[in-house]
Amino acid sequence: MKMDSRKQQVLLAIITDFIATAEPVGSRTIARKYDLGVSPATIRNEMSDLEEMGYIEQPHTSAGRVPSQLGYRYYVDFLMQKKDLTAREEEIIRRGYEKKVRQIGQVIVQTGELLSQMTKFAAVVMTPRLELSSFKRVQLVLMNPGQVLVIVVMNTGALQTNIIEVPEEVSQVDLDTISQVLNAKLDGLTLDKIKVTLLREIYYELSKHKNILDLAMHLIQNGLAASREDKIYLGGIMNILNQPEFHNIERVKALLSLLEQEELLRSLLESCDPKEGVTVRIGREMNREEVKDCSMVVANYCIDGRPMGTIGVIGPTRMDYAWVVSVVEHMTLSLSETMEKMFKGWR
Amino acid sequence: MKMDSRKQQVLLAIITDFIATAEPVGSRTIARKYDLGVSPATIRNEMSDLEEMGYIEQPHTSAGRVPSQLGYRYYVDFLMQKKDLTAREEEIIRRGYEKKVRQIGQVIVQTGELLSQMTKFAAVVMTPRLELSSFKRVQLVLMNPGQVLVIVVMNTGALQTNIIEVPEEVSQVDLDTISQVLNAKLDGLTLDKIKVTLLREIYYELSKHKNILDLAMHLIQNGLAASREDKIYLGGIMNILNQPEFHNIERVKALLSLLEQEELLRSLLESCDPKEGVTVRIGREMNREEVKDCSMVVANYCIDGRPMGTIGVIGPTRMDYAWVVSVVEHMTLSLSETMEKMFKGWR
DNA sequence: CGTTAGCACTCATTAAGAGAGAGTGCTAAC
DNA sequence: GTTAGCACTCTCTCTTAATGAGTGCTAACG
Repeated sequence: MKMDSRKQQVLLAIITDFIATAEPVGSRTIARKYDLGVSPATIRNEMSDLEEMGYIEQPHTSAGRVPSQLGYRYYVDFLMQKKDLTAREEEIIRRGYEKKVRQIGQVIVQTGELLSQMTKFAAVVMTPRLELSSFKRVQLVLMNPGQVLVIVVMNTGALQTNIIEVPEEVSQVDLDTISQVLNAKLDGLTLDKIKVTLLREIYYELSKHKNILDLAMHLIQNGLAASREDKIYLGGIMNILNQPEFHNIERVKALLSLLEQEELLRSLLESCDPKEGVTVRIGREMNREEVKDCSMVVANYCIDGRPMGTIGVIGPTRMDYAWVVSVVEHMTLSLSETMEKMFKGWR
Repeated sequence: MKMDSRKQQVLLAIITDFIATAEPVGSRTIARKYDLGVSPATIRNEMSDLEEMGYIEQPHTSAGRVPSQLGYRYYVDFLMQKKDLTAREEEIIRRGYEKKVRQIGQVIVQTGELLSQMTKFAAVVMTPRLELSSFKRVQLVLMNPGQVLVIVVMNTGALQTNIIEVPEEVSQVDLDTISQVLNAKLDGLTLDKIKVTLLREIYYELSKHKNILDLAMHLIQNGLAASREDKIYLGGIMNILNQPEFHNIERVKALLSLLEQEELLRSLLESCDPKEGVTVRIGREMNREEVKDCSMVVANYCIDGRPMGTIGVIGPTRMDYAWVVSVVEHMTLSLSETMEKMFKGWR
């Protein structure tokens, strides 16, 4: 069976209608609402073909058709055409980024809120990836005898803090010496570049201060290496409850159980190719039973052209992909822009 | 009408049974399951009285009775007796705090997870109140010309960070001078004590460095004052979906809409008297329409006997108060203990 | 040969009605 | 004051029937 232009028209009509109404679409409806110039009977024949091809399916014998996940995929790949955002929508986004904020966390939260408010789906925003951000400064604060607070500032403004234990006799002066050396040596490096050669340099540098040498190594090991996790903003869960597909509590539970587990969510987001612009994952394409009826639209935002983190939304498979893709794309650009502005010169 | 011992017994039986089954309780059931030594007819009479007094109500004519919110209140105040946790339960909590962590955030998250896992309700944990924690150290990091990262470390290990703008010509050396003075002057003070008199001292101290004086004041104003918000851990939302009362999506939405708004949640939690041990708020007592069918069991954890923050759970009014109160109480103690251990000597 | 009208057929959804069952309130007896 | 008995009420469930949307098939049409 081959896909011809009319089949495409019919499929497009079915998907468009189903996205709008959430009800199975019948041949009559298509003939009436979408002007294909043929009778319902003809459309029925086409529908029968489309069903055989796997693009649509019937909930039960005497119902209309609904798009299958394959159908949505075909739609996303070949049929859908980007909807430009309305002036009103662009305005909302613009406004969202208008307020001047300087902390990276605030921008992340703001983006997430905006995204979920606009789309009415759950929104996910990841902070810039630590592996890709570079080292800016380390501060060692002696909290107590024996306890040191390590504060690492990355060039993205991200902070990592960590409390580690050290011998009681270590003084703040020792710590300052160490941080001085570390700052000099590590400045501008990405975390994954902090490797053996470098450690040797530091070792050499500090060899005049034999007494604190071990401490410094210990610090690097435990203070820097640990907790290199990115944070994830997740919000707008309430929104998805308004979607008719989530009137079934079981589905809500399934989705929520996944969203509450940050690692799962992370792996889901990371499965998206940072190279393509906006990635759409439909239902089972995500390979997770819990979200087999959900779709995900995500994109990476960039700083200096390098993809740094992911933003996106998760909702039912029945979503207005054309529009959601546009929103996510637009937000990604706005976010990239805002971040670049924030970090101008920090690199 | 006066409450006598038998009425109490009947009320207790109704509440106990309803908590367990979520079904309206009939006179027969009580006579059979709870050994009051009287016939269903007698119990019916008592029930009729209890209904008139407002402690129980009938969903419809031929149904059993369910406790009213007033009934729950009476139960919590007079009838319920604390259930000791089982060895198994205590073990779970003990285990939860066994893993050694040093960052306050981790303890908070751990407590929240534990609380929601055990109770199967939504858990809420507030970080130690900033107003009550005292100043430990400030670090000023020059990120860029003109941009300073202010890191304030409180004695609870809580960090506040803030990026502020300063004149371009400010150097890291200037910043170090300022932080030195600030650290000396502010050490050990609570945020609300940082008042005018103190500012004058700092002013005097820094008068030798006229050029950075304004900067210092600016720093204090904007770097310290801002963002003095406590964080709230919220988790286990999925759990409450398993409660039969939340099979109605509308209720879920109502509750979630409240929980997603952090300020509302905060005001709710702060409405609880830190003096009493465990506070129970039932339904409309919370004065919020969204949670008129929910109850809240919260308590404050303490450091050095001073209430520092709040932990608690939110679930349907039909909850096993006796047990939940015990769990929350127990967790509060464990948390207080853990925190005290963490901050031993930090004060 | 593609298209279309007509029609029988399927199946979900809705409404109405009939029991069944749970539980009450009342009354009269103990 | 307590209890047994009983009529009554109301929900819940099951059945049945009617409705209607939508299909698939067939035969006719251009």
